Amino acid sequence: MKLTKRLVSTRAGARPGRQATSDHSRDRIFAAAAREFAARGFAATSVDRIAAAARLNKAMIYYHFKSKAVLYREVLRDMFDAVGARLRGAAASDVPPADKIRQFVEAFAVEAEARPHFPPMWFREIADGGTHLDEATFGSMAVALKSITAIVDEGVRAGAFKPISPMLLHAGIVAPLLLFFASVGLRQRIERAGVKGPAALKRDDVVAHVQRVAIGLLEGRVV
Amino acid sequence: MKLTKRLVSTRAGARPGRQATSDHSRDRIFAAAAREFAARGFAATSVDRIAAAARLNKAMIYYHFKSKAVLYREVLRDMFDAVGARLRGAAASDVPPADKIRQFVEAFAVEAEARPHFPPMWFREIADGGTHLDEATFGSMAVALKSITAIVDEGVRAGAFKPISPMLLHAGIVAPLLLFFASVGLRQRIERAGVKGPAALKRDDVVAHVQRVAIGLLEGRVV
DNA sequence: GTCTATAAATAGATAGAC
DNA sequence: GTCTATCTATTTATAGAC
Repeated sequence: MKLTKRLVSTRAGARPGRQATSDHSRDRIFAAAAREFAARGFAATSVDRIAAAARLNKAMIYYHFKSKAVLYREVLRDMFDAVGARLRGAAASDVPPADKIRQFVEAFAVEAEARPHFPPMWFREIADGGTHLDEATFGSMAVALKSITAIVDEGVRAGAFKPISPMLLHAGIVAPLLLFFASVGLRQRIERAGVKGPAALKRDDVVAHVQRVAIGLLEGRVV
Repeated sequence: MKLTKRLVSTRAGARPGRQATSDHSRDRIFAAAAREFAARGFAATSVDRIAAAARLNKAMIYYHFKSKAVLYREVLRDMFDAVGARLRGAAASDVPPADKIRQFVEAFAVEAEARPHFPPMWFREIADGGTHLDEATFGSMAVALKSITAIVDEGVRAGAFKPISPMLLHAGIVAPLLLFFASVGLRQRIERAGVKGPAALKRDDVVAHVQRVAIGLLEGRVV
């Protein structure tokens, strides 16, 4: 569990000169918090529960983080930074626009697998209406939209794409991916309740499908 | 604020012979609870807050509902029942398969507008992995998928549709719609933070876009 | 760095007057 | 039906020993 811990912790006022053992317990807390916050949400997750999941006691959490709210925001920021960086990378790579779209979709999936807490936490923040987010985080959250807009513009200038709405394209890409990754647990439960289909859905099929729809749209085959 | 209250309340053990005034306060509580649960989630919403939003006191909530959890489940059930009924209606109407798809998308949007708490609450339940839902609710939640499957099958038999995966089609329809309606507040905030686009997205454009993509897919124009 | 014990605040639920 | 006051459990956060 590597994450962008070091980057985040220096930024959020952690102790720079601490030992390896501390880092270890800090990592365990961070990882446990990400899992629990994703599964239950901020309010429903008690500090005691995070401590138990990290196989530590509550006091250790307050030793590493100022408060539950700060811990939550650090998990959020790590996530938005990492996702933003990867998506930006896909949009900035040196390939034709259509391949950039494909890379964007793949990058989103890769990130959702590296940080399984990301899709559910993103869902929760959307439902919250961004009430607890600062302006900087809005910027990180908007990277997906900006990257897609840049790719569309480039493709249109090159004559490869029709000028479709970046917002609609964004919704058609990001929403199905978020839903697929955020709903792993629910789909298994629904399948166990007797509904055929949900649990069998495969990651690669979803990625390929979203890529095809996006390209089809951009190349004017859907209309 | 009508909702399917009567249907729900009889089912969940309310008092059948109560007066009009009671119905009124019960309705206010139900509506306030739906708003607050949608905006903050179950754990973050205190009973006091619901009472204040309903302009009543806490004791009145326990007069009408056995517990906070029961109140939450009634809001959920009302929502799943209503959405399920409307989607089933779209799938069962007497029009060609392609129009059924269009009606399905429109019905989803109409329901999201009649019950603005539905998209955010659905998002939260997905993130929760359906941990607090019973098997009956899984069934209601799966109505969307079943309806889409039925429409696809009918279209394929009639030779109008390609046999594409109902799960992928479902994701491509439901996910963008849920995201659009659940993100009203967030999109306004992001726009105010300086990102152009999110707040200007129009309901009719989203509906039309999702309809076109779905039909394009089913008629084999995307590939 | 890590722990146990505890203070202080909050929130779900009920009692009982009107 | 509606209210105020309160009981009780939970939870955030800290104190202080090791």
